[in-house]
Amino acid sequence: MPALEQGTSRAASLESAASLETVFAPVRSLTAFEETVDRLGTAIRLGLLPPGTRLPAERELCAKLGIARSTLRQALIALGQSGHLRATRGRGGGTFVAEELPPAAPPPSDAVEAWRETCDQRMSVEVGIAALAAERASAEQTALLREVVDAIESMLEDFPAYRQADVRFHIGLAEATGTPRLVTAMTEVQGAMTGLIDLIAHPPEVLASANAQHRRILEALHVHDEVAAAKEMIEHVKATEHILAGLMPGEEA
Amino acid sequence: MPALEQGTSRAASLESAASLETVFAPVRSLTAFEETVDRLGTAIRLGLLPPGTRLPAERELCAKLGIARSTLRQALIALGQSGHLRATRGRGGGTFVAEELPPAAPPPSDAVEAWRETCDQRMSVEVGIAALAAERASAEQTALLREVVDAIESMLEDFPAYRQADVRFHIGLAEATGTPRLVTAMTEVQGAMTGLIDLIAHPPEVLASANAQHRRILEALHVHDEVAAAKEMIEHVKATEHILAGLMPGEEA
DNA sequence: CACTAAGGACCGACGGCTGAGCCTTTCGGT
DNA sequence: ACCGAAAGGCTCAGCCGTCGGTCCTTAGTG
Repeated sequence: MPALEQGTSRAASLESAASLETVFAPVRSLTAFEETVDRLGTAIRLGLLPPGTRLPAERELCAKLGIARSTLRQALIALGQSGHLRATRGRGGGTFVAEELPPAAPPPSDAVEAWRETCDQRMSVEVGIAALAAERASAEQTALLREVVDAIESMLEDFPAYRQADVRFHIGLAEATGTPRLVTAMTEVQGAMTGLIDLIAHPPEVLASANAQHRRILEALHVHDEVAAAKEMIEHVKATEHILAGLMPGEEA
Repeated sequence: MPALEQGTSRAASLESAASLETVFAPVRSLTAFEETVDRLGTAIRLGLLPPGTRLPAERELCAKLGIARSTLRQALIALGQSGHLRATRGRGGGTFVAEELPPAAPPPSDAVEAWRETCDQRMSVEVGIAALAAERASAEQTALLREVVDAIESMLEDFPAYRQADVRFHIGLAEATGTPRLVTAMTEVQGAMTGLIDLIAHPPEVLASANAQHRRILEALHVHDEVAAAKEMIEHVKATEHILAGLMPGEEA
């Protein structure tokens, strides 16, 4: 019994059942509370909000986020209990990112199972962003990214520091496009990748090679060569994918 | 008075205020009802669900979508009132996509204002997908896409038909990656673009030129050349962007 | 004519989110 | 030493969307 019937056979050869599965896929939207925990937690874990950073006051932040203060507090309390935030009361107090972040929790097994999808999503986001960044990056932005790449050179032995600067580089590319939406997309994708990347070993040689790719991407930005930027980014993403492929469980069922 | 204070100045040169704005941007998640209307409405308008298509029975569909039947019905009723769906009762009845779709509603002015962001999002999604598709497309998938491109050749005078086949091509690329998430992303981005594309004129020469780009992308899939696919897709997206640029209001404030 | 598969309608319960008010702590200034 | 401002901490009533049942109506099929 077919789940769906075409009224006529028009354009039948152009239709595909695959895309219909996605049309009828579950719609599950996160609650405001969950989304807030997610956003702030990811920003902290990615180093976008470094330890010691003071968050805006609750009354101010809930306005920016467009949620009620009670809801925001639920999220802040959750992040406090998980060790990401500390709060101090009284005048001059506030909510601060913890100096000692909790160890990264291992990602849920279903997220690990879907690692290839996550890599695909990364490919889909990063390559286009690299092209746009190459088209638009200002001299200042390029210079800033060069500083990041240079700084990474001295972090090849310290993976957490490397990874944080790596995230800065990729988010910096998104910022160079001038489109906030893309910064958000990049942040999400980097957050999703972090859990996977943390699972595997990172010898300095691998990090050095990755940073060499960063440098080639940067070079493409410098001369505003979109195709070259895309090409190098494809290589960069595939490199990560290949490394993961060696250490992950078999393909998804 | 700074909204946010760094505890120390560590890594200050790597920090950027731009990305923080996105961290604290509003979190507004759609309700299940809204998201359902959106999903089904977009699928219908894009031609993914052609006129006359019978949707799965309500009791079945709400299970697939992971929502209650009452919620689904709200969405179906809304789409019925807007003329996208018709329902017939009794055994053998069901909910069908209307044979005569309502005229496309003009997009809200704020969506038009943000047209450049939408194009950027498209670039970000499409280029990576083109690269992945080039890596993975099977011979069957390539052949299917070729049929679409060939069929488009005879639609250069009929814009609605052209646009529908165009959407099939781009979604077909996403399907060729084998990652459902990317099909969803592509569907969303095509839905967002449709409103903009409808605003402007489309002489056959422009459509022919666009389809020539389709053909070059296809050629890259055929020989599994990811970089070429990305390159041609960049051109393709930029072409649309340039056409829009001529007819849109000035840059965003 | 009975059965069945479909849409159509209703309602009570629940949970998340809102908005507002009030308390407590701490610092700066007078 | 006091007061006021600025912050987090707490509570509660109410709204709205969602759930998940139950029952009705319609219309083909055997």
